Amino acid sequence: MNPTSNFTKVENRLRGQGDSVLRFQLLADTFKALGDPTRVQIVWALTHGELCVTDIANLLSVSASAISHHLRTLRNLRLVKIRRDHRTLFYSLDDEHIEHLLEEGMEHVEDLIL
Amino acid sequence: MNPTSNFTKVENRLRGQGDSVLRFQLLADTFKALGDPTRVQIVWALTHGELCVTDIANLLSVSASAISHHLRTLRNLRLVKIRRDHRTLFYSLDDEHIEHLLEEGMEHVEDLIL
DNA sequence: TTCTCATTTTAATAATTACTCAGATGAGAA
DNA sequence: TTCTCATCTGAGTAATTATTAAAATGAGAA
Repeated sequence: MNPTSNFTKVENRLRGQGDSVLRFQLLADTFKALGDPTRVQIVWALTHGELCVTDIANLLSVSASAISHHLRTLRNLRLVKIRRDHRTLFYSLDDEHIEHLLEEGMEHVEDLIL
Repeated sequence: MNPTSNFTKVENRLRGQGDSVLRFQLLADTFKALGDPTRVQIVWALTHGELCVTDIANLLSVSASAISHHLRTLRNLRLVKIRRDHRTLFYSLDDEHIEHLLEEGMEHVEDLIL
């Protein structure tokens, strides 16, 4: 092989990262969790405040079971967290990075549409 | 149904969006494109500058064919663009939002690991 | 022309995934 | 206790997807 100009630069930074494999895997998992129309709408809805499962289901016209499944994958990656109030569970975004991710992604999409 | 506090707030904003379905679909597609360990590493490598297919393949120890497939999905969503130089194609990030997405995502991952 | 190289394409297979349905929790009200 | 309500779980299926291998471009060198 005959590497082009940027090859060694990137190669060195790849070696520099210690447990980069784990980080890239988690990063991909995070993006994959947002890579579904229903889930990204769940997250978008939660940027306006906490919501319970049935409300999300009614908002998006999806069964509560499906929403529950999606919330589990979101929770596994700590994108959302839970607060319990009597019988109902209120879901909300886990940290501020999630909202920023949506905003940045939306800006890219707006560029796509124009 | 008996909606909880934030329900109507989100419901009204959902109606407000005109072609929100298309936007959410494109947003999910964008995240899904980044939701693969190989692809997210390709994008990460490209934050350091343009690279050709064989260099990316050698960097990530993945076949050139697989890299080509991944680059196609990234290109379909305009996450990367192409520059041709003689026989080789140089890929680079299409706009600045892509790099910001990676950075924001990485910050979330760092919080996960700690 | 022929040969080589970089990249793409197509087809096939294996793995993953979203959704639905039915049943199971689990907490509070009657 | 029984009943209802909110949510979760598990299995099953259909659809999507990542990867590989092999063949096909397509441009430049000999």
